[in-house]
Amino acid sequence: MGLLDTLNKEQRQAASTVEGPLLVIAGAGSGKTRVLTHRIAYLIEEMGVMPWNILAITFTNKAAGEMRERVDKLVEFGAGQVWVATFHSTCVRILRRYIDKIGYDNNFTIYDTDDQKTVMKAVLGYLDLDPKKYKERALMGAVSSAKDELITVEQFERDAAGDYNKSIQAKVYREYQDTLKKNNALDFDDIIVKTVELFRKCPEVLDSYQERFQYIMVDEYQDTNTAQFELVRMLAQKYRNLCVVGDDDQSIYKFRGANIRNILDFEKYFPEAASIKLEQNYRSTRPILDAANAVIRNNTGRKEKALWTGRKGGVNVRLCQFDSAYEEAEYIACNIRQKVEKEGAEYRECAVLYRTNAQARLLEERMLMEGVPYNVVGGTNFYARKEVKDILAYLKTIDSGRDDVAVKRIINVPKRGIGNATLEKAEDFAQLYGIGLFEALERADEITGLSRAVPKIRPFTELIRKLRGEEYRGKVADLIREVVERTGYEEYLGDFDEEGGEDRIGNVDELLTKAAGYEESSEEPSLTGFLEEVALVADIDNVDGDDNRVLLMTLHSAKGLEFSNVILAGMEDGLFPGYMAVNSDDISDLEEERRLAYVGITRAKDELTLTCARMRMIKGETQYNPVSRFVAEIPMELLDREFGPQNRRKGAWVSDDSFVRRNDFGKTFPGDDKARGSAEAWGSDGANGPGSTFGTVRGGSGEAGGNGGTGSGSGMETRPKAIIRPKATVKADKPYIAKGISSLNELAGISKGAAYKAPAAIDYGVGDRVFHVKYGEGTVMHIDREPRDYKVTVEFDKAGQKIMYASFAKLKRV
DNA sequence: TTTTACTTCGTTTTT
DNA sequence: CGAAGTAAAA
Repeated sequence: MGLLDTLNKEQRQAASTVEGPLLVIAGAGSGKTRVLTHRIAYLIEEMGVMPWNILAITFTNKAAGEMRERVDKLVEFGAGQVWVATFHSTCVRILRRYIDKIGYDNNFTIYDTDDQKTVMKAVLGYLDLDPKKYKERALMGAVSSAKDELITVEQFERDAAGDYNKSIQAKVYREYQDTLKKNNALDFDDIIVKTVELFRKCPEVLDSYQERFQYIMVDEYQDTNTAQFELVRMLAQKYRNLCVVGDDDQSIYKFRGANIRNILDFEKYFPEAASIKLEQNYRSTRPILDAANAVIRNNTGRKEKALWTGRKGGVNVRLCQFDSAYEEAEYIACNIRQKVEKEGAEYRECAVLYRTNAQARLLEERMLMEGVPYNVVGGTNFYARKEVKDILAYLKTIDSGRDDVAVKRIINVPKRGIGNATLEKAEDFAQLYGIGLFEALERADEITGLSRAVPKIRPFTELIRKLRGEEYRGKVADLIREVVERTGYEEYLGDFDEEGGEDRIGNVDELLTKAAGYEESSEEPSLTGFLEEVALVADIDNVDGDDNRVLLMTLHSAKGLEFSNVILAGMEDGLFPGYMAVNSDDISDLEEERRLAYVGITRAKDELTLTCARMRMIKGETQYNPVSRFVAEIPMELLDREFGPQNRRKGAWVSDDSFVRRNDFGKTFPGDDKARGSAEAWGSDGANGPGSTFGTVRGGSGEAGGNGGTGSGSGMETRPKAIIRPKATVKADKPYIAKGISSLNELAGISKGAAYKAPAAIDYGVGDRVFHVKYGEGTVMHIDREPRDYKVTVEFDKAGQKIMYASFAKLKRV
């Protein structure tokens, strides 16, 4: 059987064990996707399983896409019938069909974090809770984790009995959920939870899916939460052909409800389960792998495994410490450029990984200055940008009209002179009659005290009604164009664009492109379908390996990827591991950070560089943090300290005796004693200067910071409460970068955003007569060339002078 | 109703 | 340091 010939023994076993539950512990780079795809192929080609009886679940669309592609290549016929999708899109597809059985409309909308926040704010107002005392963020967290654990409102209320705080949360939970229901909306958690609810309430629906999905595979299983586990368990219950693949050492989504017990206890839930370990790594060199192993070894309660590689040679892990984060960024940018220019590396083979998104800014600035092409992954999701969300809110309103959050968002955007007073009256009316906000607005003339606002409201409701017309069905791009056009959205944005520098118009333009792309790729394009697709994409999904750029992203985003050259930036205690984890009294928080470090290290194929800075601005204050404890967990013989030439030239390099002076954490941090051995190798304490100060520098009085001498290493279990917010701030001495660069785009010229496209050609010039759909004929007065578009000034015969963007205006020469 | 100036507060991490 | 929210003014 040739199909599995290219696999090693364990992989082959995993791919061919198809009956019954199977747990595959797949170490980093051990070829798990290979196993999964071959397993699917094996099921179809060797076992005669029908492709549509196979379900493969991933976490990101990107992973799903890649898997689909690889299955396509592997399987001769029918690969397209295999259901490969993310948890969320799988559930949405099911719910679109059956959610009416549990009391929602099938054209429900999906709320993102931003919408959730809006709802939560409204809930706080409604329940008359002091927003100072009850942070919506915290409450959202409480609600979300309840859902992750499949705890219903009723259950939550029962559990809360007697606990004041909990019962407040229970009230909030109930109100929040009611609001969502009223808006016919689901949040991300609901998508899973409601599917489970559906299956529980409608056995016949569950049964039909059990029949459909006779062979189930779950990727990244270590990141599943309780709700997702339950979902999978129910689906697999009948045939029990469930294969889960994951790596407990790469479980990094606890904050999102991931339950590491799902993978650690899999054999408890499925006693008859077979279990296979994949330990051969095909990705990294020895030193990198050894470093990864050395770090992760310090975690407790993991499934013991040791990665090994057949690869020969390899260079040590590089470690560079800098005085400031600016120098760190400079080094990184120069280092990469040098690699490309002198060593023939490719930008696309390099990635800079960091703990927090905030770190991206500095790196980005430097990349621009050094002319290194890059892409930042993550941060604010494209679809979360204001202008994009505005347009989407219009689309949502056109699509369903039951989503009050969307209506509220756009009712006065662009400005229509409809303010709070008007809105409140309309809302009261809506509540009184039990109708949606939009319907209330349509009946504005019935609302007492609104007569004056009616003429302002009318154009809005008319517009929506018109765009709901049959002729726009499925024409998403046209709809967007119409919305932009008829609301004067481009002019509205134009005002912002003048000073801001953020290319908002460009973003709207890009949304238009995405809509057009959707219409093309979808079999039966619909507005609902587009909104759904858009709601469920992550930033990482759009990463395109084809463009030759350095990738900047968080460690979380990097999971599942690999690069020849990896730089882990900001290896500092307090940053990575983050201060939350450092100060937590729950060891598992620190262990999660360590897993993150493990993920980061194992992304590297050939070269790994760790960098850190002694001084760094965080939230407007300068912090002096020691080198990350994870660095100290890497044996010395695997590390090379290195300084780039730029460093030397600028006098930025650090003299040997102040270099990487570690404090003796080992002893003072409970539960972390294993780290100690190697930490001591870094030499004892006693250095001078800020670099050796533990934690944050505190200006002024040294009450808690008085522990400065820190690592005396004596047996005292005095863990300094150091890494907490200092009150006073030490100003950084002059930043490297003149603050004069008004926007990154300006500097970028070419390198911002993936899709830099030249503006489409226009066939008219200054002085020409042109025709516009809405304004009629006019004369072109002026044309400004902008990076993404032409800005055209037209003197219309009837409508007067207008400034518009060529791509939207669709002017025709007459 | 809209704009502006001032205060407060925070970030891990994201489907 | 910024974003975001609030109070006050226009």
